[in-house]
Amino acid sequence: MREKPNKTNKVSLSEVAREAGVSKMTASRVLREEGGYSEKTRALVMQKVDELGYLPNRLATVFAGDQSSTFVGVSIPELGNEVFAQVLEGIDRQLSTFGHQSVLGLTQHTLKDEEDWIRTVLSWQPAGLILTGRYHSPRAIEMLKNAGIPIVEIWDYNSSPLDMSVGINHFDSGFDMGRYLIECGYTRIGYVGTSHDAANAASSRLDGFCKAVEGGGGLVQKQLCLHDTATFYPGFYGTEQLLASQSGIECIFYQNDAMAFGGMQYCTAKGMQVPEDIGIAGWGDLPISAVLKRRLTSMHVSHLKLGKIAAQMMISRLSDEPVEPVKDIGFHLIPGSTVRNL
Amino acid sequence: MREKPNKTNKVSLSEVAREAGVSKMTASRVLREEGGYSEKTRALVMQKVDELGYLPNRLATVFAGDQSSTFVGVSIPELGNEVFAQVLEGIDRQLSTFGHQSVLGLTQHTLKDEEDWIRTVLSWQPAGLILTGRYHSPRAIEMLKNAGIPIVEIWDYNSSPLDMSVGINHFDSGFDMGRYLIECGYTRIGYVGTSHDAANAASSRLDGFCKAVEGGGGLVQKQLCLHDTATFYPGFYGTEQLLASQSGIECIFYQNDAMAFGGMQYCTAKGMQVPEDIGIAGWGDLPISAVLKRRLTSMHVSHLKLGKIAAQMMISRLSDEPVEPVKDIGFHLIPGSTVRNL
DNA sequence: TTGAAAGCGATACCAA
DNA sequence: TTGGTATCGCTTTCAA
Repeated sequence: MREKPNKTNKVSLSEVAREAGVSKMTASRVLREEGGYSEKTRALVMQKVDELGYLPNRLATVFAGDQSSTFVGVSIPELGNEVFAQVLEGIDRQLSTFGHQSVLGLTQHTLKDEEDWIRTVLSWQPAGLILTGRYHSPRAIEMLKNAGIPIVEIWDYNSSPLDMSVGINHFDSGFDMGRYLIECGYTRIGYVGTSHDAANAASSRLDGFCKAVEGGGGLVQKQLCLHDTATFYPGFYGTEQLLASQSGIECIFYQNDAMAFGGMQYCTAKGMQVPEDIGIAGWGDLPISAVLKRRLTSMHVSHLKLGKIAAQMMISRLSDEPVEPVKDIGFHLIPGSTVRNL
Repeated sequence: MREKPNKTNKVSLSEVAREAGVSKMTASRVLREEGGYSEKTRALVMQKVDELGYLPNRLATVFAGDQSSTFVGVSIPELGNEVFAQVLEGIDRQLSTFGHQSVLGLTQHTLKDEEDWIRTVLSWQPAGLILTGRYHSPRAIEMLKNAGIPIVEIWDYNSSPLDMSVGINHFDSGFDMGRYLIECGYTRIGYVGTSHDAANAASSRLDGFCKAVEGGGGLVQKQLCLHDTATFYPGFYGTEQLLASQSGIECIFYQNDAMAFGGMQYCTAKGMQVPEDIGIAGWGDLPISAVLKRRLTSMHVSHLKLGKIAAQMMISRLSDEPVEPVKDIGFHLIPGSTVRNL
């Protein structure tokens, strides 16, 4: 039975050095390919590394060297919403290409969860943080400012970010959708979404939407499904509630595509024709829309690209390259065929 | 300008202690709520913690205490596939409830990417690892065995896991689908999937499927879209290729629901009626299916639950609670209405 | 080209 | 109830 070399029972750098008959420092230099050692030494050290199956302890490296770590904290509201799953995929693919790792935080859209996660993740000395949304609790903001690491706020376009930001202008995207529906000849328009207890991207979209509709002589009737997630089923019963409480609704705009699909299902199940009897518009343009028989009227955003750009901003900043701190990646309207087009 | 207290420019425990006029140890005890200090001391230390905005450095804690970190490495093939996004959501929700963080690794279904990620993530001294799939490279297996930390392999039911495992028997799920289609009276059946260069869950499903179909007197015609992801569009053109190269196909089974939706779109675009002219079956039962007019014949798996159970196994093991090391969470067939039912 | 010693920020252990 | 000292694994710094 081999004697326990240390508490952790893992192979350490000193062990490798001892076996190779060199000092820790020499072994360390070889492993970092720093130069300043003979080829013979290098070969010897690497041989022992292989033999012993040595894996460096990056915790110690970061700790000792006052370098920042290679991991980046990434907060995302939820993954049940495909949109955010794609954003995360874009972020992680780009980060990992450059040797970084994502430490995930699912905030479930609450500032308190975000704050708690920020506190925890900061204690692990991350290289940087990527956060969804522009709103944070006061204590979170204080911690973020003190952390002294790069921060990218994504999703909402944000002209005065904590540090850097990439996203779209949600107000404008809602406005454009509102104007489009007005142009299509609708005036009595419904909105179905989830509760917006805090200011967030969806509520900005709704604000923009209302402004356009009301400015165009229309009326918006809102139906918020309190305390529910923005998925199919709330779209279904939110529509039921909306149509029960209001008559004469000609068209419904939903917080996102998933809710819109749920709503469309309710309408067709009740014998209404889309778009003849009622118009349906979503937001986000889920990939599946492209292969359904009737394309959903929606707003397209390149989620994967958004994630990649956010990660790239982080990487550039970490490499001290110049970075444009604020970026708007835009959106475009998908006319689809679920609203009638005059 | 305040003098730089240390290299990192962050507030350290010694600083808090100095300000409070106590020793590091006392401050440490207060912060860990270990007991063994007066209320007066506690209040004083906590006051300074607040004033200085002290955040502990968990790196140092792990390092000093020879505890493992609260990180759990989680490898997932991709997030573009909703199924895996849901699994990850289940994992992270459960882990974070118990104070753990997920360090993400997207392997894009390649063993090499998984191996590289394992090497990196192990260097962060994670508390444990959750890996998708039962197949790993030889070097990966060696590292995993040496790591001496809990490992949960998910997705494939695996009666002899490296450590623990939770998933379903993919062969059986394919078999059940094959038998069902035979029972529905189909004999000339197509399969559309992506390339299965390595053994994986999808190829197990196909094996089971073929066994059932051929055992039932049917024939399976395979169409693999090489080197593509299992999403809508490959489903679309894979179907085109299949139907062009073979006549008389009565029903098509797809690697997953996304491909099935793509295939169904191709069929209806070509004027075929589903299920009158051709049957369509998917796998995975995407949430959206439940709200489409015509429910897709598919196989249901509780992805979120799978993730939660995997995380719970990890947590139990980390708390030294007894754990059943292997778990089969099962599946059930959704008859749907995209295959004709005799 | 190589090595010895100090130190990163916390905790364990022992002493007071 | 409190504090001093050694220590974790590695890198930085300085000396040889």
